[in-house]
Amino acid sequence: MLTNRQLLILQVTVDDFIETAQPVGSRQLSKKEEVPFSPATIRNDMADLEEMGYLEKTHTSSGRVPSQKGYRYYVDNMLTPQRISKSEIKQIRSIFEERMVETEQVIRKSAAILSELTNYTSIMLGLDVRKHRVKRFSIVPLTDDSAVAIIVTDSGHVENRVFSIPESFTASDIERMVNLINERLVGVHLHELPAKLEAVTLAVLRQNNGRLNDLLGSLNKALTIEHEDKVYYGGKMQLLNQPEFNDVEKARSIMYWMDHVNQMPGLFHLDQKGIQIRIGTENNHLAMEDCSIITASYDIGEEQIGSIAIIGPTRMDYKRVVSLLDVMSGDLSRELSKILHGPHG
Amino acid sequence: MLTNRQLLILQVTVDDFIETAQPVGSRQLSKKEEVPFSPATIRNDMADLEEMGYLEKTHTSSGRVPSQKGYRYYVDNMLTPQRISKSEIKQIRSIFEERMVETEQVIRKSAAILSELTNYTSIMLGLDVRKHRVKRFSIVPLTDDSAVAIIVTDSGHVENRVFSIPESFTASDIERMVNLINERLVGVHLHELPAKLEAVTLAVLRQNNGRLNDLLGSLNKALTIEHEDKVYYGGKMQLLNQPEFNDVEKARSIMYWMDHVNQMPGLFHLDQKGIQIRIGTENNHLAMEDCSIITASYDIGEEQIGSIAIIGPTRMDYKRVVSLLDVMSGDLSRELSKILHGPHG
DNA sequence: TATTAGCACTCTATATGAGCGAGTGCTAAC
DNA sequence: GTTAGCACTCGCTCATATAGAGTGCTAATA
Repeated sequence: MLTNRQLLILQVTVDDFIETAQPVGSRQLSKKEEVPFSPATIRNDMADLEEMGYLEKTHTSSGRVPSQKGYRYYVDNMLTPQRISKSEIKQIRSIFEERMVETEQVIRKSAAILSELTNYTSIMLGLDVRKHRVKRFSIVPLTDDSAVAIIVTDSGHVENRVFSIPESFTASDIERMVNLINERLVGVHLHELPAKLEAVTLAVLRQNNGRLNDLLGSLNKALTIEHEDKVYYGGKMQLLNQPEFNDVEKARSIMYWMDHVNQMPGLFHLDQKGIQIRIGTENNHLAMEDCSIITASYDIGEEQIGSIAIIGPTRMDYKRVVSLLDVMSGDLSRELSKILHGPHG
Repeated sequence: MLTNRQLLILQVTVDDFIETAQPVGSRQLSKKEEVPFSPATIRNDMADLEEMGYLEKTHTSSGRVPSQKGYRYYVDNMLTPQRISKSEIKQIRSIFEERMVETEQVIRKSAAILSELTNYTSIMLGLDVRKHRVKRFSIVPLTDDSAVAIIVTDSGHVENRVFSIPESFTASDIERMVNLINERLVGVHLHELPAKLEAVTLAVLRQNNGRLNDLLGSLNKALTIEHEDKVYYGGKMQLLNQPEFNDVEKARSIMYWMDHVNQMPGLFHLDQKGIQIRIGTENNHLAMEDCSIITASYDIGEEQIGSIAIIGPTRMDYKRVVSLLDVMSGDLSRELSKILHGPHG
């Protein structure tokens, strides 16, 4: 559909705008050596590109700016991966040099470095807690009628909840229950725990029947772990450095968005592998309509999938970010697997 | 030093500016019925007040604005407590109606309501974890050479850290150690734990001597709990609604401050009781020079002190905020004590 | 003597218009 | 098919004019 020259002009226009944040005009383009055409020729092609929806004008006599469709086309067809310099790769690898034992630590540091290398805001989604498996369960009584339930998962993560205990239960009842769980429910996914808990305990603790339901109810309620992803940011304020957000209204709505993403359902599609790019309104959120989010998934072992993302203006440096995320997600998969499955596994 | 009329004018000026955010002029003031003087008279007094440093002009022919010294005087001498309406008190009490068992929950909800009632940003400092006491200690092995240490405190809080175990230690070594701690170190403050740990275990686990130091070292490092206060916000973005922050630079530095307060040492003086007001530069931080922070302490039992605070523009409604914080801190002291010491204690 | 009216002055905010520059679209020439 | 040329449009900047709010000072007033 597009002529070669139009392709060239679209690409150079997007590249230039990404770099300068200024609408790009025909004269300016014709000065570049990659574009050996006169301004008039360029104008004609730009007019065509505008008609087809790839470019836009901010006002009648301004230069052109890529439209969302333009970015989409650029991203889908013109993304030549950029080489990441050795020093940058070294910087990424440095995350894993000091032996760290906690995934959270690794994730935090990754977020920081990613943001430093891109000058955009980075987001790391913590692993979905519900996919972890029970390794050890225990209950510690607090007062006469309340206790805290503690679950250690295979990944070393610890979840804890306070719940209330009906009066008729004694310490030894509780102990029996804990033993039961440790015998039978190790290896169960956290999100399955409440259901299984009921099945297992009902069969055995029958004698306390009347009150058992109360206990189970209260415990299940406490143990029901919402799908509340933990979100780590790196360079949260970086976005505000971009000229497109020099406006308090926009700044606020973005900040607000960031503080509340984890409460918004389905903003990240964790189930998709590889690198995804969502541009402007593709993010399905008003606050994000001037932003693009590039997400890369990494996996740990076989099933657990985590995500890292960079959020920047639609005018972000896609080439570079995609390449960086690629390196980073590979390294993360490798290193987190090591941590979780031990140096020998 | 100040004549009665000057006092009146200062007060009315501050009140008016708090309300309107506009510099207040003499003519405007003379229209109010509390001020039965002509503009000329008011001008004279205002000029005096300016000379003494209580008022400022934004430019030569503008109205006056309270200076930091002016606010300070106002706050120290003119703060008549405001009556809190019954419906508002009811709203505050609603926090404690549904029986909540976790202090964190209570604190979160308090933050939200406080911000809603004031239209400013609220900050709740979580209790200083280091002052909690050990209730139960346990260690769960993760891999061959790492394990997670879990401490439940008397308040129901759970701390956990991953640490590494030298190879020569067996499961039963670890078990002995855990038992030892649960026998001897229950009731110890969290911040004293590392020191005491060493004293207790050295005496008993002597046989494993060479490696014990490694284990203790790694465990102590993990258990050393920094003074890192947990900070909960309510209405984090409220501040950006204030006209004085309609500027991305300021907005950013405030957001940044909020995200990093807990890493800045000594910004809250937890040891002081009662209500404190810090105005502008009294906060000792550039980002806060247009803000005031009003802090109220509450206590739980006898020694633990927590803080709630409201952060708003220096032009904030001191009367109202002070009164609200007063009610809130009282209620919090009462209710949190109940939770922590149980319904019968 | 303390207060007030009056007046000249200052500064901001807002609107208006001119001039410049960058850019466009169209047409005619190459 | 490409380019040169030209008229036109729009935004930006700068200067100027004007209105309005407020001040400081002086002289009149109670």
